[in-house]
Amino acid sequence: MKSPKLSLLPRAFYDRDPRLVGPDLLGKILVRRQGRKLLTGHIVEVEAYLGADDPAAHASIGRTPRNAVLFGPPGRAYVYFIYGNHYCLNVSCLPDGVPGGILFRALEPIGGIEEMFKLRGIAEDSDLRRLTSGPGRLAAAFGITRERDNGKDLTDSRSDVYIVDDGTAPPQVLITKRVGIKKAVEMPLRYVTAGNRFVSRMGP
DNA sequence: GGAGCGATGTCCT
DNA sequence: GGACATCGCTCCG
Repeated sequence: MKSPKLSLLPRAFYDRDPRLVGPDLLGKILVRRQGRKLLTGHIVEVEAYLGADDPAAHASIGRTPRNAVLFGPPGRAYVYFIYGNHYCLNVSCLPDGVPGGILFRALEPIGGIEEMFKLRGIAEDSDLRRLTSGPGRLAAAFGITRERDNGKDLTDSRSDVYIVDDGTAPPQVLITKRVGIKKAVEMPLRYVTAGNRFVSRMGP
């Protein structure tokens, strides 16, 4: 087997409408440097969040201290704490001053799986699908917190969190309604790798 | 295997 | 004071 050629996704990749960035992120690899370990996973499910026209988006209320990263330059990590329990990872899109982002909802684990189980605090013989399927779960498995990671540049491999392309063919993309929200529930802004077993839940 | 629900911090009104 | 881009547990079928 040939070793795949990895390339860092450049800032221009994220300097676009989230509705274009979202589907293009499927199949790319989220990388986390955790001590000497490298944690990696294929992105298999994301959701787009827009600006003023998207009532479900954090950015819809305008710029606040919490959501400032969404209004900043593209390619930065926006991490927020939700329901008193969980962190969620997003990446900012569109140019500086224009809000928008992508929420990472599920990964297919590739490397560093033992370490992910440790960070999640679950037994290593648990179902692999429980490891990184869901935004709170994948953030925990990758050790992502607001304090540590909010605002980090995901286009810089000197960061300890970044995203690469391994050159494999883009997957077939399924578009559905977003899940877990109460506003703008009809907007088709969820992008899923068709047929992948690691998505947080099937169909719309 | 799915509906119901409590836990629990942070931010905005 | 209430909303919240969640998770895991219980209970029921």
